Amino acid sequence: MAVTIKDVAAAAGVSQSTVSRALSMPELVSPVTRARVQAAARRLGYEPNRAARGLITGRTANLGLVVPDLANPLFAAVVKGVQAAARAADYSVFIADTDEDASAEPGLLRALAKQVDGIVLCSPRSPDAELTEAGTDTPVVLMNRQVAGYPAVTVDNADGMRQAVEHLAALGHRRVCYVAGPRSSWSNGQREQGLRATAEAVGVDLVHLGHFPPRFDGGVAAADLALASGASAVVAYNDIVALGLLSRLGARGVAVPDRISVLGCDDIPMSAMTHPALTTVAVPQHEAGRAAVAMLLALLSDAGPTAPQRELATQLVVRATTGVAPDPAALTDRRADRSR
Amino acid sequence: MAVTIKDVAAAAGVSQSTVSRALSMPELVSPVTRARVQAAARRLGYEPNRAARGLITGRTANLGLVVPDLANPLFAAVVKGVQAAARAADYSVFIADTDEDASAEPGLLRALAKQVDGIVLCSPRSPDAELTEAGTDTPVVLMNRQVAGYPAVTVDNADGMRQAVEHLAALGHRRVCYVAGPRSSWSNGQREQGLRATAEAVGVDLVHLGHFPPRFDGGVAAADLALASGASAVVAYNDIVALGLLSRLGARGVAVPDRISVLGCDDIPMSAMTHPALTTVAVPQHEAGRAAVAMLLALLSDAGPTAPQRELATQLVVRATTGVAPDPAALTDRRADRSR
DNA sequence: GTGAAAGCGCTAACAA
DNA sequence: TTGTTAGCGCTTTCAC
Repeated sequence: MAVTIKDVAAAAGVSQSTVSRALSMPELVSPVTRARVQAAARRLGYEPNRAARGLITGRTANLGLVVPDLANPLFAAVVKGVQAAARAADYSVFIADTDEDASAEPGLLRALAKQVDGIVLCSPRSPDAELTEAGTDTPVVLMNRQVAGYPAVTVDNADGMRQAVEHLAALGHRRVCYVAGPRSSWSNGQREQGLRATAEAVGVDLVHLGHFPPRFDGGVAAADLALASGASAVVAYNDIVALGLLSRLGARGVAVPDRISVLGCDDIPMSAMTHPALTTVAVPQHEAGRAAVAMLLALLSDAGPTAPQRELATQLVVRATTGVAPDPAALTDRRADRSR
Repeated sequence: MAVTIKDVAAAAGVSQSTVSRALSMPELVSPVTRARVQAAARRLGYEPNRAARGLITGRTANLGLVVPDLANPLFAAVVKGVQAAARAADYSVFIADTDEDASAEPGLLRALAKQVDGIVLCSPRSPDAELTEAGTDTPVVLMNRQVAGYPAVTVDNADGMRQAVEHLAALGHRRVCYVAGPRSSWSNGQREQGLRATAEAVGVDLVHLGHFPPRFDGGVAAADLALASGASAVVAYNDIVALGLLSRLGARGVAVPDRISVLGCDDIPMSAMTHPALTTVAVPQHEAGRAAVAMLLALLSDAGPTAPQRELATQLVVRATTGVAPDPAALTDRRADRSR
């Protein structure tokens, strides 16, 4: 059996309550006994039993994190951020991977809610209804998504797209196509909106393609359409899709960025490893994870605003897949060739 | 407050003990009361408080998982496997990411040990000593590594390398170089050994390069050396390194597999997404995660063998980066050119 | 087959 | 400042 508070009390010659106080609220106990208790605790290697403590305080010192897919590097970054912040605050974190199965979510949420003080919910696509339905009294912070009445941390997707379009416009692109992600994705909606607004503002034609699954094969499937759209640049819903695009374009012998520029979103590690390296919009998921935990912790102590919101900045990262727009004449010729 | 066993007892008109029994050991209670209790429990949405239960049973129904880096797709697969198996057995899992910092491990392990029934430890590089030092009485299962006296699940690295070398030999390669991973990595040791044995058996020259960090830039750094080694094929410690190799080779305009073949290990998702797609040795990390949990659970119930071992098969996946060996004369010429 | 009571390890009133 | 007591929600003897 592990060493309990009783053992420490006996060793230090004080009562259990004194041990408890000496360790949790040291200022309430005289310096001399405090020292004696702490020495005994250290000597015996005492660590309070969190379950027992939780039973009485109602706090578990655990946080829950729900992600759709741990194998997705984007969510891996979130997890690391959440972990780091949680550990710093002496919280442990339960992670639940829904395997992209939104229907499993309510059950998971309910199960989690019992054993944690708060939950970070990263479920880009499950319908809002499920959230409220699952309605536990455990505080929940949403990631990458806003639902009325819920605290959330998001990134400024629209501004990221603004940077992207302005970058392309500055390179002379006049016709840009967007390979859309899932219709139900909140981020996708934000991105479309930012794209549309900026395209109009800078006088760029925007061609909307999709929706495509947010995966490599989604990009593969979209590549030929993008090429045929007459656009000289394509913005993908995310980096994985952009990678698929690049792959198919490469297989067809289409030069990137000479013939067509490609731009992703998220800045997953892989983006810097392709050849040519992918220009993309970095979304600070690690920081977002940390912010979500901070928000949760704040919610747990003082209530503060009922549903705080935090939006993090995005940042264009220019690499090698975007370049000066090709001569429109050359493009037109090509298309003419093709239609012959 | 959540609904407790007391509420259910009141609702069903029985004692707490009967509720407890009806739910945990249904055969000990009469069918009619059992039904009544279960109905009440369901109606009230009762879920037992795991902490309270754990306090008395000594079981937490939690498992711990320590990985060096969640952003590494290999470990992501492990996590998913562990999760799946744990959830099936109604266990939750705490995940701790050491951020590749082996020195943080003992502390993490101790902290984890308090709140879980068993730990899956995935720490390829930390010295054996730390393990035994951390020596908790919580059962630990090692992944991808064997240490005397510890249960472990591993993959057959050596056999994977056998398949790799035989594949290359069959393609006519006579000189193969290995870009080694970290010296302290158990897997790397196994791979080197398998490589050496098979190379000798099939009459292939083996050139040992490295050790390199098991990252993309490790591969980038190794590429020129590999090319200069006179080998017509290069086997990388893992896929990420192979990707780095591919990148640098591509930047230098070296044709893969025409000039040189490249072979990775692990079969991470990215391997299928490169162009050309990477030939690699698949290691079943998802299954390994599940196996580790199964082992842990077995350890928890009946003791069984003190330190069970389980080794999973690896499987060569042939894609596009390995091809017929170039004419040796061509290679020689090239090198002659260069030395001029 | 069921209930009463004890107690897991801890903290929080309440006394002293 | 410290000790005593009660009790968190649950399981498990031990009676009945």
